[in-house]
Amino acid sequence: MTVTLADVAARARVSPATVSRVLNGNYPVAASTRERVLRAVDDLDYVLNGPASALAAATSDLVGVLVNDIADPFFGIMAGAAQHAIGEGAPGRAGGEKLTVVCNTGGSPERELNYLTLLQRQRAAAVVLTGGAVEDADHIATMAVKLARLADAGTRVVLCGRPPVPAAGEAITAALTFDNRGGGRRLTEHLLTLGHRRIGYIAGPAERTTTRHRLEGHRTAMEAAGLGGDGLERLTVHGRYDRRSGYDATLELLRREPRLTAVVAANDTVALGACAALRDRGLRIPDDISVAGFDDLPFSVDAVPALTTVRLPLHEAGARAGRLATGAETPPPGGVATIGGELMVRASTGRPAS
Amino acid sequence: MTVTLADVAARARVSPATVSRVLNGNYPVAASTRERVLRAVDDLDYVLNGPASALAAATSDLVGVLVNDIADPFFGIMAGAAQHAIGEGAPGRAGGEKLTVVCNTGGSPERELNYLTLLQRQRAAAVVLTGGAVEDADHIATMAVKLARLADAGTRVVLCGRPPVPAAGEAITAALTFDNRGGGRRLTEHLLTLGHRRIGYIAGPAERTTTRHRLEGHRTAMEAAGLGGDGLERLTVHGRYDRRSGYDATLELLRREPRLTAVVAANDTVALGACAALRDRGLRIPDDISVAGFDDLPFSVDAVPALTTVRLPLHEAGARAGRLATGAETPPPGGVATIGGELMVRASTGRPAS
DNA sequence: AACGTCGTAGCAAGCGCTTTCTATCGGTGA
DNA sequence: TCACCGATAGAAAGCGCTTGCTACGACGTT
Repeated sequence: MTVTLADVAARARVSPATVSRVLNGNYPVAASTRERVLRAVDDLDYVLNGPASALAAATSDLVGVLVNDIADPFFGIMAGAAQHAIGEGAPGRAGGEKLTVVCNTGGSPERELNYLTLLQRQRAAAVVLTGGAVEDADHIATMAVKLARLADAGTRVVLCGRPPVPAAGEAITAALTFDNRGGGRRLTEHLLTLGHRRIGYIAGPAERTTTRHRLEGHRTAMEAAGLGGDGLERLTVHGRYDRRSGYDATLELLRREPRLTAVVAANDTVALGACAALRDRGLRIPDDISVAGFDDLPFSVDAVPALTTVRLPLHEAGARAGRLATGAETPPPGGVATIGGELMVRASTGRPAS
Repeated sequence: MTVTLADVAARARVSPATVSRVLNGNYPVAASTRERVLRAVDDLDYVLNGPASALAAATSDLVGVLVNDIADPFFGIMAGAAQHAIGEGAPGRAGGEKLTVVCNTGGSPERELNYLTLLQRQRAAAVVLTGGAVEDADHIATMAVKLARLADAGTRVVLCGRPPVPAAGEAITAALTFDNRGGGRRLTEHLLTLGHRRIGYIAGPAERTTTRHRLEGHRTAMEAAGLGGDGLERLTVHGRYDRRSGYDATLELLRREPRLTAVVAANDTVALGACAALRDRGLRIPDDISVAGFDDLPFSVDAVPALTTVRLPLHEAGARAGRLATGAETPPPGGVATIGGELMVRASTGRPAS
């Protein structure tokens, strides 16, 4: 029924071994023989059996990219860039590219582990973990073990936009982390410089590192300006990384402090929700209140008014992660590289009215 | 080094066959034996070898989802929903879920074929193709052959938001297509009803079915209103499905017809670009000019003014495609189902000024 | 009491490919 | 002219798992 290596070999009048070698191109084969084999492959529409090949060679061409939310461009951009870089990179054993697959964890630790197991099963060549991690001691420990096991089996592990996993240093090929603290700090400093004092903060899910780091940056700036203390807690609302959450949180902030002059959102999507809520309340941006986001997703420049935010080089980061995953790029010294964000001041922030 | 089935068998004092059967749960095994095996699996941290299993069983748990652009929420939403549905669905053979992988073709026919080959190699359980297809005779023929071959090998093929492949009817398990023509027509009818006559159209890449169908819908409406003829061609500009393209095309349309009162974009992202261009030209939306999009992506309701568009139930479609891919849902009669869009009239369209 | 019949477990033959080791053959330097 | 060598090709042993078939008690039947 299906064509096998042996069929090709028969047709080309050579042994299966030779066909395999032609296909993998890592052993001298006379040009004429190669030609004959290639023609047979073509004639028969032969397609290599991946599992068989992976089994025999004890490795595969699979590269897994784990994302928290595939519908979020933040991840889509990184994953796309990584996939592209991997495709371009060192071609896989079997004359073809690597098969990059994107796995959607939905932010759930269980699914994350689950996908890692599946990838481990497939003896993946590499795994790229993107986005913030969940800060649960148990989960971190489990992850460390899992990653170590993957590394043991020869799978390269790359983190992209994610802090290094403690106690798994050995296992990780490279970690690319975003300077969320610095970005958060600069964003708030910008607002402070404009003269804002009553600044609300809409944070993401409390248990994620990204959330915490951005928030820490914000608070560092606030405290440096003598605005620390209880107010900080009162003007912080946690939610998910989506529009709805930004909308609701903004209303809550307004309830807590009607005289708010600025809102900083955990990311651009949330900021958009915040804008919608403010608008529904009849507030003008930035005249009555300023809004800032984070990430600088493509749509942010198109928002009205254009969103002030922190640009993260998602594309570059993803591409680099991809190259690290294929081994096309050598890991940074120490295995960890921090990628900075750039403050993009646009129309959604201005001086406070008062 | 790595733990194998045999190791587990030895530890549980049973034969490898029994371990396999416990793991796959499709053969009677005494409770006590099962327990013993499971404990051994746990003790040894055994992880099934995917390739070996796939090789022996001649099937795998892989499901591939092909998308044109992973950074575009249009695809992200469908892919995410499909992945979710597949995860929930019938658990795979090996006691686990299926591994859903998202492959990014970037809209390139070659990469599309390439990924299909890779998936074929892996003996994927199913393949979901999302988004519009390229209308190139050669490519269509090649695809038909490829899909037929996949189907032959037992891979389920599901199309989601994509027209059926001619000459591959047999091969395709089910096709879910969007009513792009109808949506396009209703959108333009809405504009015509408001009194618009000089309507520009920003189309996507000419070679894609989605582009053509939406455009046909638009033209049908225009012609029905007695606005056919040359003008139609003159007021149509093709571009890519991205913001930049919408921006540029809008300027071009304005050049061709300065008295334009409405712009219909190929999708929401393009519409956003159009809005930006109009704004930069000092035109107010919808007072001076109306803008409409397509898809109703999450950010569209947040645009200012909120975008009038055609809502496509991307989430539902993706989920259904996922269920079809796992066999959890029976294909619609004839294998083809058309999914309608809903006109969402919002603030970006209004009566023309004149 | 002898004999089917379940319910379980093991045997062993692959699945299709890679790779080590060995065989072969046409040169080549002495 | 001959032993030797490099370049190729083949033989065969797995890689780790699944599964059809067989084996074997313990029961329930007649």
